[in-house]
Amino acid sequence: MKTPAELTELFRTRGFKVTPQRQMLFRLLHGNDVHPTAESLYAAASAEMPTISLRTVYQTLSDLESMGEIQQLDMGTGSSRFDPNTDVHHHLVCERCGKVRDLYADFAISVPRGRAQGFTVKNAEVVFRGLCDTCKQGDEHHG
Amino acid sequence: MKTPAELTELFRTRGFKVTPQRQMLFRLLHGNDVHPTAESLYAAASAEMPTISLRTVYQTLSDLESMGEIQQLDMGTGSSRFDPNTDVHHHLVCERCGKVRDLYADFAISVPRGRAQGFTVKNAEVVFRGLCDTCKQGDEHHG
DNA sequence: GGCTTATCAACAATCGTTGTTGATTAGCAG
DNA sequence: CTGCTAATCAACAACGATTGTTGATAAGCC
Ligand SMILES: [Mn+2]
Ligand SMILES: [Mn+2]
Ligand SMILES: [Zn+2]
Ligand SMILES: [Zn+2]
Repeated sequence: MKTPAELTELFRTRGFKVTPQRQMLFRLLHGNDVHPTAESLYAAASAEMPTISLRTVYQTLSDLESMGEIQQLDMGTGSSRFDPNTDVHHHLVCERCGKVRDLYADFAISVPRGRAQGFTVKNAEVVFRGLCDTCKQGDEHHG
Repeated sequence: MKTPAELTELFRTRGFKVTPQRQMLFRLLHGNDVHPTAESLYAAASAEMPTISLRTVYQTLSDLESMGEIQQLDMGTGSSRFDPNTDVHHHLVCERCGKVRDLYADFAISVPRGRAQGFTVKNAEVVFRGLCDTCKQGDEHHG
């Protein structure tokens, strides 16, 4: 993801105004690797700016996504996750608590010849599902 | 997935009654590889049994899932897909129309040593995203 | 046959998300 | 600095998918 300064430039270039709300979200997202939900970003933003609205958070995330600066992930954990990392990478997902962690690896996966069934494939993502350390420990007690 | 006859047996064994609604869903799901939504199954079921309710479809799908006879997939296409195929396999997903197709291949993917970040991984799914043939053709006209 | 479960219609409610409106604020080009 | 315009706000409504509820009716199965 671009730095807050770069995003500021980009927004100005595109005719979007650079408001304190947007700048805060630029900061909250930069280097953020926990794949936050809109709600969790709203909570973090509210701590610094109590009057910010959830609607504005959603709106800014949508703007960033359509500019290709973040990606929206649906891991089946109830709500969308927002990922400022737009590079090719994969994910570990906890089936219990919904935690999502990055996994960088080049698995060199591609659809075997003749098996694409007419699809033009753009990318391949691997999702590893299981339990995170925290949830695993909870399990051992109730084994 | 088990055959309708096997599911009938399983349901009886577990004390679930074998109703015409449930039997119809067993049939509609058996060998079904289009990853139907609850709504589409409801539509198909309604054609044969106009009085069946959407509620009953959801309920039976939920029962089958907790018995491990089908799996529920969330591909980020708005609604859940139900997959009677519980073997390890992967998917091609059309970003435009939401079509989901099976892909059988052994990619032999695993989390590289020391990178699991505390996760105990149970399985790995690969999702290939792109455009299906139908949606691809629509694109070419609007270059 | 009778107990128990399933199903039904008909709703209400949930959750995450998007739309709307009208008033207020404020970014930024000139 | 000023004015145009976009952004934000609060306060809702609405959405779509899914689940819950209720009370009545039907039907599976021992
Ligand atoms: Mn990521
Ligand atoms: Mn499948
Ligand atoms: Zn966890
Ligand atoms: Zn398509």
